[in-house]
Amino acid sequence: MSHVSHSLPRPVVYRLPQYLTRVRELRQSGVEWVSSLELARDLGLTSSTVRQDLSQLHMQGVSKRGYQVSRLEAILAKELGANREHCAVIVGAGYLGTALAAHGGLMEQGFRVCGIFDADPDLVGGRVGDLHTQSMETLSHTVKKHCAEIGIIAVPSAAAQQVADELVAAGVQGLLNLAYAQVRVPPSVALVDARLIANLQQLAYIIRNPNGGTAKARIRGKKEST
Amino acid sequence: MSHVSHSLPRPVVYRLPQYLTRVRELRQSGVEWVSSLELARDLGLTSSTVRQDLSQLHMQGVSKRGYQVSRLEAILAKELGANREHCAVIVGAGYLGTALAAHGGLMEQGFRVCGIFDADPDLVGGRVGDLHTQSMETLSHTVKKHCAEIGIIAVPSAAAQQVADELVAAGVQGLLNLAYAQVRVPPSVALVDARLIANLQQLAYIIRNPNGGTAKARIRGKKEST
DNA sequence: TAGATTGTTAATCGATTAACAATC
DNA sequence: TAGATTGTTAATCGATTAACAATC
Repeated sequence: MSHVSHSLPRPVVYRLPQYLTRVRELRQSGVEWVSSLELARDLGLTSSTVRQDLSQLHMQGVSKRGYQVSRLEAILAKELGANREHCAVIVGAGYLGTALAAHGGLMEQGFRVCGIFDADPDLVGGRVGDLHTQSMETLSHTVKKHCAEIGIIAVPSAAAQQVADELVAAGVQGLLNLAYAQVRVPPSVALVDARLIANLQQLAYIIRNPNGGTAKARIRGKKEST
Repeated sequence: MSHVSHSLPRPVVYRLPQYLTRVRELRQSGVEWVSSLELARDLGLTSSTVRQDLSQLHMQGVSKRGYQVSRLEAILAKELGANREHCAVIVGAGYLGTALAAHGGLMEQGFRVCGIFDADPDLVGGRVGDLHTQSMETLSHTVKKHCAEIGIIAVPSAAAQQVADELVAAGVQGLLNLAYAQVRVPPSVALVDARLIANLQQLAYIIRNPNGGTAKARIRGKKEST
């Protein structure tokens, strides 16, 4: 019944899925205990960071043995809500939107796509997996009917901000933005950017300027390597 | 001919595409000058951060007027390499891989997909845009022929690490990882994660724990709003 | 001129890392 | 027991913000 009282710092939240994927791998390969040092090596962190993070989750370890994999997985899954199902709508039935709707991985991790929408009348009615593309007029109704929490923006840059506004008006609580454009949302709405082209630009920059950024990046993979 | 001597801190690199998209919008709508305060408001930053960042790019402003939009755009584009063309290969010809290959936005921003690959023989030879899916055996040859700098991982989790290794072996200098799985690369190779499902998990966490994270996130959009 | 805005220094804030006593 | 590993405190590091003189 351990309960994390107050919300975790962003960098920790960012690492939670990393811990979870690794810990699942460990469990699947039959490993029962894992030390902070091992986790750190696997994820490119320091053992100190791992212990701090897990301590914030009230995950208790055992001297000389480390952390119990099954318990750690349970705590991480609970914290990330990986147990319950999340309902999402996708706006944009282009390549990216349909790819996501059809992506089996979403469902596997508890994200159910309960609607896909497009402003283009030619696309409306088209089949996407076991959904049909709906017109934007039906967005609000569908969000409410399914209590969709998450809106995914998969439209061209030019339309991104307007779609964000419509999703917010429809009542979703958080947005995943896949468009190149920056969008703004009211402070009450959560926003996570997965702006692929911006990511490519960052990557191109880092390639051209190696050794870049933080000391962390520079040293990555060298420290603590036993 | 201003030249940024040494590589910028990660957080700044992360903001560069944001500045660039906004500045392009401004130029397109005919705006000639923009102040640090305006940019800050548009992007949810403080004017102080904007001035610090632009100062690191050696972008000089003018008292009382701010920064010249056209000049700023040129400097940002140059710094991000948005002028030159970058060559990328995609591994994984599933929904996501083909969606990216067909995505016009990549080309628009200077990223040319010069090959798409899949381990599944049934997919090899299939048409994707104006490319044909190639077998993994041809990866290394294609990377070398086109001097591809970037490898995009668009395969299921289970295959992600191996694909990462193959891309590195083939000689790409940076990876964009779209798979849910964590991948590790040697320090000489750049890595940017766009792990969509992990992003959705983070989003779900933030939704359930509002006000979360950093003070910045909490205040976002409130400060400096005149 | 008066007022707005830059560029930069100094202060603050927060995250990461080091260090080490406690523990199994 | 001896040694490894946790949990936590303190130190370091780096990024953000505040403040303000310089400037147009």
